[in-house]
Amino acid sequence: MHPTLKEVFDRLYAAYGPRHWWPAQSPFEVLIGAVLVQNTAWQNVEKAIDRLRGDDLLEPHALYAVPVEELEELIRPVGYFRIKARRLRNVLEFLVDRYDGSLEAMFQTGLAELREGLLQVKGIGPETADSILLYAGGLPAFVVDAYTHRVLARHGWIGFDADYYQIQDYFLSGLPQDAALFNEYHALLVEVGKRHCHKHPRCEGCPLAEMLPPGGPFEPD
DNA sequence: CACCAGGCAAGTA
DNA sequence: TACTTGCATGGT
Repeated sequence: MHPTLKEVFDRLYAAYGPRHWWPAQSPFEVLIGAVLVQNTAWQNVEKAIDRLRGDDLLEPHALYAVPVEELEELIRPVGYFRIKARRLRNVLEFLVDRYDGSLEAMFQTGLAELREGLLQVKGIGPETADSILLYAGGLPAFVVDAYTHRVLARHGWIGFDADYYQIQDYFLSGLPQDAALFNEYHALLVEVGKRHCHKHPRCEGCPLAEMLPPGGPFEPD
């Protein structure tokens, strides 16, 4: 019998406590960090954001005024810097043209409608959109990432072949629609995934170890 | 040295 | 629709 999602949350929260995500100083930093961190270590993103901060570019109109070639060089440490510079400009265009650069105005749009708009921006997929909605906007969008997939599949709670929306629905149908809960839950899944899923293939010392199925963790294909 | 990290879009069949 | 490939730096 699977544990409930609340039982999993309580176990993780007891082990790790509040994670204080997202690591950023403003909603705008969350927005650009969400693009820069795609398939990239956060450590690299910090270098890029520090460089933008040094040039006072952590503001929508200022950053949108930077030519794409200059933006590429500023964000080079994140990797994929050419495509990500263009993705940043795409989302800045969306923000400036439709909301005059105001995140507050952007988040006046309801969750579902804003999510649809964000997904029209080239370079914003489901995870990036939900990260922006939840961690920049405080809206109840559950963020699914590689850690989420790995932790759930290893316990057999979902299949390894489950897609983004199957995993997201697993949470949305089993939890109250509470942004603070979604915020903490995702951050806790990242923490347990980082600490255990790679370093300890048999889940030694993991706070979720006793929630494993008989025979131990499932393995990918 | 190889391998991976808080994805996404474009190309192919 | 369902795979596959390109994108790229920095840490282990």
